[in-house]
Amino acid sequence: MLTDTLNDRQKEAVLHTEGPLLILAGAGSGKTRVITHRIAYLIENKGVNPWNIMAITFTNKAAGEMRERVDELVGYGSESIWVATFHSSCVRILRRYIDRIGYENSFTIYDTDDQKTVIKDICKRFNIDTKTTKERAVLAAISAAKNELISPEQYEKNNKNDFGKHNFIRIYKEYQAQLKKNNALDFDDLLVKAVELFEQCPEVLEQYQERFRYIMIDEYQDTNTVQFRFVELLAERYKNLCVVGDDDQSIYKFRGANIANILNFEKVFPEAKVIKLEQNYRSTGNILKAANEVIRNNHTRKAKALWTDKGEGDLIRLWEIDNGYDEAEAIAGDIERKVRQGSRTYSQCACLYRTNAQSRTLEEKFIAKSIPYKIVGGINFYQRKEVKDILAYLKTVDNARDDVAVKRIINIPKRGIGQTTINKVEEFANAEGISFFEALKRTEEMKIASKTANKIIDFVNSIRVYRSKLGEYPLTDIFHDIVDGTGYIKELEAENTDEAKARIENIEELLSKLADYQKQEETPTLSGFLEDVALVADIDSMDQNSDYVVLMTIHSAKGLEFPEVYLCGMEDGLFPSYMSINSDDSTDVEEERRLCYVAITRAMENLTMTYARKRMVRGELQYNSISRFIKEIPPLILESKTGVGNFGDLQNLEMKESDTFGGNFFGGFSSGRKETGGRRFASGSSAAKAAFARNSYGGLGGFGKKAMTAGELLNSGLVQKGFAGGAAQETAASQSDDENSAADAGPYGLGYQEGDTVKHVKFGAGKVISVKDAGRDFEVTVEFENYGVKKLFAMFAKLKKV
DNA sequence: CAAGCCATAAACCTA
DNA sequence: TTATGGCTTG
Repeated sequence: MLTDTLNDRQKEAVLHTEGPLLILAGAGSGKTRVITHRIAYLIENKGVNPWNIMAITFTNKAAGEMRERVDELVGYGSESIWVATFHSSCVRILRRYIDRIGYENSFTIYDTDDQKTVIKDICKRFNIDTKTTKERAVLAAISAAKNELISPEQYEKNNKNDFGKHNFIRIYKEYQAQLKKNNALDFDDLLVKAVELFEQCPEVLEQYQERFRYIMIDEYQDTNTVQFRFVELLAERYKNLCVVGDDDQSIYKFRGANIANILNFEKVFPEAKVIKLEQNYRSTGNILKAANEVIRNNHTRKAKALWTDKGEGDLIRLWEIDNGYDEAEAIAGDIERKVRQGSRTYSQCACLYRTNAQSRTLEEKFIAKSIPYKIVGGINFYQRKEVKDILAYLKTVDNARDDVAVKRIINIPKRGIGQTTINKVEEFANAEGISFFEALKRTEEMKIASKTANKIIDFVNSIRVYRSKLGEYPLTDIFHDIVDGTGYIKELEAENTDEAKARIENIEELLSKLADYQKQEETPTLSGFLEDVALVADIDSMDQNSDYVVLMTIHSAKGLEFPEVYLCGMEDGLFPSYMSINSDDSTDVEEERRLCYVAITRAMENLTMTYARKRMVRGELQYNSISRFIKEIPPLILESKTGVGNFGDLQNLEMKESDTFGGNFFGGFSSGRKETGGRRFASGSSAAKAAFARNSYGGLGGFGKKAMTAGELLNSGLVQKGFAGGAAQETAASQSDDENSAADAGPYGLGYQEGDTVKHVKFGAGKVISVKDAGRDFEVTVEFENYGVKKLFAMFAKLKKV
């Protein structure tokens, strides 16, 4: 029998096929099994035609996994089940019927670049300065409006008195008109126009209602308003709508997710049946108890309580630690010991934190102890563009002998010094045998236009000004001078996007590091600081070893599970964040609490929570109190330790091995690690070219991932390998030529070579005339049948061998 | 007005 | 990496 392997609640959910059904699936309660079994049951036992079943997920990946599992379980006819994401469903529908609402069915879909082009064009026509009105901010506002089904006209009405939004209103209107004119839809339009189609053409809606008699939605707590409307319309007729989700795991409010969709399900569908899946197959009793006790403090939620028949398990460890460094030290030390004792492998351990910037101290300790680690869904701290930029400034101020650093920042932020000028300066420097920066000081001796020369003089002078403070003022003052004086922070603030905010946070984290250094050293110097940083920044942290600890934000961890979880930074102000504590909206703290719930329920066997009495934030020492969430956990299931770190018993063993601790926090550095630094890209650069990926920065991933073990995570491609995207380009630039070319002897990874016939998306078929290694990319010359000879870059022109 | 130089786009299909 | 448009300046 199909349902034999299910528990009673799960069985009930599978058997309830008619009418609206809300399955509240707690963390680790086996919801994917329920969805797939329910589909199988509909077909095999209820005689439902697979053609009449629709299953919606958020990501293509989730859809693919669902498809796979359904295919396994359902025999004949499984291929005619509609398993798709919201967006792909809408595309399919619109391709058939969008002509009914005034578009052509051959509409094109605009990506972010296309969107930006349109916005840029509009700003130009409207004489709107794109320095103050950033395209990205406009796009974000338009996207937010569309997610809430707010038309340009409605948007205007809503914001009539808000002068700050005046430009947004004009642009949104014109943008939408432009898209229409171009017969184009952006990503959000796919949903919006599908809803519009259904609302304006009852006969089309009816047809799809007839087809999709049984609808299932996964991760329902993540749906936004327009997605909800889409589903509501489709299910209106037969009302066989089954939504699966967990209101307690709704953590994407900032991206438009509307928790009301799941909370008010029974209001919209009064006859709805609600089934709670509360048996958890992942965690021990104590972990579940902690999760339950925390989440029950939320008022806007559906009451439920996870349970397990696994037994209580170990107590939850709670460490009070003196400061952020000791926190990282304690966690790294604990993992090190467990692995040495053989009770854990690295990959069974995960460190979770609230903000990306917190990864820095952890990384440093992991490197110091030679513990292999990977950052998931982000880039290593010292590889981030903004961190490298500021460090380059500091290096330049310090001695300006590092030509790479000077060249990096000479035009950052943009000050009108371009490649031509840089080439000239470089030539001059080589001829004179002086450094790049020394050459900059002698602009008058080069043939450089006076306009550009003035900009160079300005730049050199500003560096001089920063430098003049060395020794006189605290290093942190100079740091502030740089980020303020160059306008670096200002530029990011103007961007006003989540990404820009994260970048600012990282710069503040670097400032904290500097402040900490300044405090610890008797005679702090900029050179000394940069040396300290170099020890951790330039190290080869990419172990070929596949066994590593993962570090990630809690958002990234959703859907994953680990035997050993460390949850750090459990302090009011950090988690929950200041923003949420001070917010007028009391549900902001509730969202943080849900985040805490997600974090706790990632742990299978052991959970350790840590908080620091003091912590360097934005260069200032903060004394935060213990997180309110911890106070919500019964002390009975906690095993508390105070003073972990310097004097705690946990560290005693480690301390005896090294008496340098306290003065020098890189005390445990092993010399063996240094040797690996040079071969960083030996196997990487070609792979990096082939694996070029855009926008790899700072993604808060975690859309509808199924529970994955560490091993699966490894193979899933979610783990940052350190070579993707911008990071690879930046770091490759600082490598010597011979190192690159040695690994790039042939264009392997391209899949074609000279003489092959290839196909291009736009230009069609052509013959490869030559393949040249052009530094970071391959330059491919192709003779196209209809477009003539073209030189293309392998990274961009995804050529395929025919 | 022409020369010189800077800034940017090129491709995929983010959920 | 390169072609192109746009901006600045002599």
